[in-house]
Amino acid sequence: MTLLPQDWYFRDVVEVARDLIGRHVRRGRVTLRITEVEAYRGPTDSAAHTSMGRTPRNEPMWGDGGHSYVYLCYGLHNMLNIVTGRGEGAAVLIRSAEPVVGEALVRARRGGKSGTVLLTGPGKLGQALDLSTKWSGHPLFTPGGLELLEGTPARRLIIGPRIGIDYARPKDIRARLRFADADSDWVTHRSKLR
DNA sequence: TCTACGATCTTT
DNA sequence: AAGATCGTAGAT
Repeated sequence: MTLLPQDWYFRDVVEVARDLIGRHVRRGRVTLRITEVEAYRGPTDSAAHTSMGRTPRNEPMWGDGGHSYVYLCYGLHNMLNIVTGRGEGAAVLIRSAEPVVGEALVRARRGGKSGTVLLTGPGKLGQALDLSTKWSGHPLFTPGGLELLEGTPARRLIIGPRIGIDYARPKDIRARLRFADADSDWVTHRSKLR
C-alpha cells in the first residue's frame, strides 16, 4: 500500500476532505479505512481552531499540509486532524473509520466495552489508533509512525453540516462541510447527511 | 495563578 | 439529560 505524497495535501481543504474518504490511516499494527470527515476552512471559519489565532496547541494547523494536528477534547478524547494547503490554517477532522487490519487490537483498546459501535466518532478513532497530543505535528507522508495510505475510494459520498460546533457563526454552522461514504455503516449522525 | 469550557461518549 | 475529566486560552 502506497503512502500519499506531501503535495497531495496542497489543495483546497474541501477537495482534500472529499478525497480522504476511503483512504487508509495506519499506526503500528492497526490500519483503518476513513469513512467520515469534516473540513475546517481556516481563520475565517469561526468553527476552526485557527479562528482564535496562532496558539501553541494549534501550531501544526498553520504549517504545511501533510501533517497531523491532534488535540485533547473534553479532557479525554484525542482528535485526529489532517492539515491541508500551505500555511492556511485549514485542516480535516477524521470522525470515523472502519477497521481494515488489527480489529482485535482495536477491541482490546476499547477495554472490552459492550456495544456494537467500534470506532464511529472522533474520540473513539483516536483511542483505536492509541493517539495522544504527542502525535500532533507528525508527518503523514513518510514511512513509520502515523501514515496515510492510498486505500480504496468510496463509490458515493453523502454530505451535511458539521457536528458539535454550536458556538460558531450561523453561516458556519449551516455550511455543508461533513462528508461520509454513503455505503459505509461507520458514520455518525447519518440522518443529517444526504 | 484562576476560571470556564470544549470539533465527545457513555450512561441514565 | 447530565457527568466524566483535563489541557488550553484568556483573564487577573
